[in-house]
Parts: sequence; C-alpha cells; structure tokens
Amino acid sequence: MSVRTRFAPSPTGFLHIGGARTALFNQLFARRHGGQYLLRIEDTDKARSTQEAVEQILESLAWLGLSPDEPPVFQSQRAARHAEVARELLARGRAYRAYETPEELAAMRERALAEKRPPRYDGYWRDREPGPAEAGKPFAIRIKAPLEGETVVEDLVQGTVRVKNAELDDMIILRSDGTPTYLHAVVVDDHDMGITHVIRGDDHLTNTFRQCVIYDAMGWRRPHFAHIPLIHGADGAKLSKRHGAVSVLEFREQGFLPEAVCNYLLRLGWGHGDEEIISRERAERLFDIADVGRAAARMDYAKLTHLNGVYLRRADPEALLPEVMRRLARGGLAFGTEKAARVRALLPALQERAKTLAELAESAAFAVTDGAPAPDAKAAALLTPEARARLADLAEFLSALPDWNRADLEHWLRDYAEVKGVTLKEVAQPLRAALTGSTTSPPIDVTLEALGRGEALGRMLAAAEPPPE
RNA sequence: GUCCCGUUCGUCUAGAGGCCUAGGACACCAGCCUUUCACGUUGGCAGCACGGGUUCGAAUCCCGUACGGGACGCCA
Repeated sequence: MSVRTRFAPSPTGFLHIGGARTALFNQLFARRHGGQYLLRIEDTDKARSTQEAVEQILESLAWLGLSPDEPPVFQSQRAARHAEVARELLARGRAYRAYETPEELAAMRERALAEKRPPRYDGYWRDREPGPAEAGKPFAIRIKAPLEGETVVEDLVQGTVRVKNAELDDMIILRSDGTPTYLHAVVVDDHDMGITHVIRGDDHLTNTFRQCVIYDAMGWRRPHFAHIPLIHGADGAKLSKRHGAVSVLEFREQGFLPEAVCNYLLRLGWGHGDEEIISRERAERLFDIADVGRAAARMDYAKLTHLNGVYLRRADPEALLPEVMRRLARGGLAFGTEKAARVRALLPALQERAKTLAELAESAAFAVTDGAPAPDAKAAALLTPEARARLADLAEFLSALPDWNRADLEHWLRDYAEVKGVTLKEVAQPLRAALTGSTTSPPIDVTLEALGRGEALGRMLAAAEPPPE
C-alpha cells in the first residue's frame, strides 16, 4: 500500500512554526517513500474556525513549499459521514446512547477532581436501556472502550507505548446535537483518506489510545503512528508569542528564506551525522521518521538567523532583487531605474553581509536615497576638517579617471594613498562615510562603482562641505 | 489526583557496550585575514540530570529518584 500522510491543522489561528515542522515531516516522509502528503482542515469547531485562518494556513504552507499533493479536505463537510459511522457503531452494539447533560458531566468531573479521583465517565448508560423518562431526551453517543487488557501502540518515534484499558473511559463520539467529536472525526477521516502514517505532535500521544478504540470497533486497520515532540521556547515552556516570532508568515515578514526555515526545522529534533546544511532534495532522500528525537526541542532564533545567512549568501542575487526592491519601496524610498541599477550592482556584495532580507534591504538603502543619508555618529566623527579636505582633493583626483570601474578604482585609490603617505584605511573610511553615511558597507571600490561617477563624486563633494551647524 | 512521554555542552545535535581523554553546529571569548562590516580561518570555554545495578568494560542495557513536558472536555 502506498504511503499517505496528512497534516491536519485546525483553522483557529495562524500556522505556527511547530505546525510547519509537523507538515514538513509529513511531506518528507511521504516523499521519501514515494507516497502522498495531504492536508485536512479541521474546521469542525464553527465558533473558532475562520476563513482568514484557512487562507493564512494555505499561504504559509505554500510559502514553505509544503502545499499538499491533493486538494485539501475540509472536515466540516464530512459531518454526515461521521454521524453515519457513529450510528453504525451504535447498531453493532459497540457504542451506546448516554443521556447525561453537559452540565451533569461537568459536575461529575469536578467532583472527581475534588476527591482526587481521575475524572473519567462512569459508564452509567453502558449497559442500560433508556426508560420512558429518557423518551425524547437528547443523547450523546459514547463508544464502548474495552474494560480489560491493554492497548499497545508501536509508535515510530516514541517506541512501544502501552496503557491499561481500565484507564480508558467511554468517550463521546457524537454530540447530542449530532456533530462528531474531534477524536471520532479524525479517525473516520484518516481511514477514509487512506492515511497510512499519522505523524503529529506528541500532545496527541495519549489520544491515540482512545482513537484505537474506534479503529478496533469498526474493524479498521490502525495506521502507523509517529508522535513528534513539540517545539518549545528558549525557556523550555510551550512556544508562544512572548518568545518572539511564532507565526510562519511572521518569519517571512522578518526576512527569512523558506529554505532556511525548513532546513532549521528539519534539524530541530532530527540529525544526520554532522550535516547542518541539508537541501530539500537531500532531506527527501535521508529523512527517516524513526530518527526523530523524543525530547522537545527549543527554538533558537540565533541559529535560524545564522542558517538564513548561509542561504542568503548562496542565493541568486537576481532572485533576491525584487524582494529587496519591495522592501525599500515599502520603507518609503521612491526610486527609478537608475537607482534600481545601483541596488542590482551592489546586491552580490550586500548579500554576503546580511543575515535576513530585512537587513539586506536596510543595507541597500543608502544607494537609493537622494545624496548620501545623514551620517550616523561614527561616520560623522570620521568627517574631520582634515578628512573633508582630503575628500575634496580625492574627488578631483578621481574625476580625472578615464574609466569608472571597480578594478581601476581600487588601483588608483591605493596609488593615491601611497602618494599621500597614508594607509588605504585612512582614505577609505572617510570616503565610506561620505558615500554611505555609515562606517560599514561593501568594499569601497564596489560601492564607488555601483553608485556611478556622478553620484559618487557628488556625495564626496557634499561631504567635503562643512556640516551645517 | 491518575495515566503517558522525555532528560548528552547555554541551544540544536552525533553517539545504537569498547572507535569517547564524548564529535559537529549556533552562541560566546581570543587570534589571524582585511579598505569597514561580514565571510573565512585558528584556538578556547562548556555536557552524558542524580543514585543504584548488569558487565572485564556503560553516554549507550535494567531499576529507582529528581526535574521537565503532555493527556485526562458534548475543544481541536
């Protein structure tokens, strides 16, 4: 049987980074085994599910290259089927009608907790026929869990996990309003979708036993299960907003590359020897769910950022250009083709120095301003009266160059420094301050060339003037 | 309260009884490279949670303890 996996988020909010990893593992596992990776939107909770969330999840997955191999299944549209299976279980005597109201059950649970007993349903209606008093009363359908023995799950990640059936109670599979509960809907859908491997967060591990009851009652073959650990924040607690970015789209906004995010997520909880940089293609060949660790991993933004820098350096500058332009334009900088050309010329040198697209755009900003940006404190300190005089002199010297290209510029700059009896650094740093308003930039020859003769000389002369008081 | 799961440098991990005086990566510190910043490079810091077994030999196997996480809903 061909492998089929699925990612099943509920659209009650944005897709967070932990969900993305679950999706990634599902896709990689399916690809590794030549199978399909599907998506099911678990939107049975009408009150909390939103269309915006659905769209955000789809967009997040698409950005990460984790779009499913088949159109997504919407759980809410399968309600009739869920009810049908519940009725079948009832007909087969594997489930029964229970007439307690939600309020009564809540009271029972509270009492149990107060008496320090496990809050389990007592099975009151399990072997009882409804009497005249129940006629017309709403009822929920509960499944009959086995009373003796134990349920064993061979989890691909967690290993053999077993629980005594006495620990299991008869859970509700169909609510009194006819809608299915989560546990029930998942089993029916996974079965109908032909899911062979359920790969999900380990917060579902104990749910698995209860789902097995349904599989067994229907006589359905249980899928293989793999429960992967959750991602935690830097402090070890469940990942949440206060730890920084958690939404996938937030990472995109902050300028992370999808390949870098996936590579990072892959290495979180999984490793292949000492390899750190692993392409998607390679991951599809190497990934084995059995190698995933059993302990929760902590989100490390510093490492993600480093990895992003690696991918950014390797990226094709032309592919990066539109996004950099977009960010510059959004930053309120208007510019035409001439300025765009400067950015393009600078990009290869800039991308070596940036860790994120946000940084990249920021570092390119000086090229599209009108004249040099106002110097920052360090740059201003470099523009001493002496340095300004030198800039004027240097501008005159450079204006005489027959060609304006990087190689010549470097040559003549070195020559100039030697003639003046100063180090190249003493020439380059004030020049950098004049051109970029900053003490850091790509190599000075590259910067000069990218700005173009007119703009570069103009900025030098402007900086040569005494600063306004 | 009951049940389930986990624990190797600060973080992510390699490690499947001798190859481990525990390897790599990020972060951090110091040096080198250098026109700045990055990159690169050299070196450093730092870990098998604890206690018992088993064994000639344990990070690796077993048991307990501690600590962390998760589940116990007519939520998903």
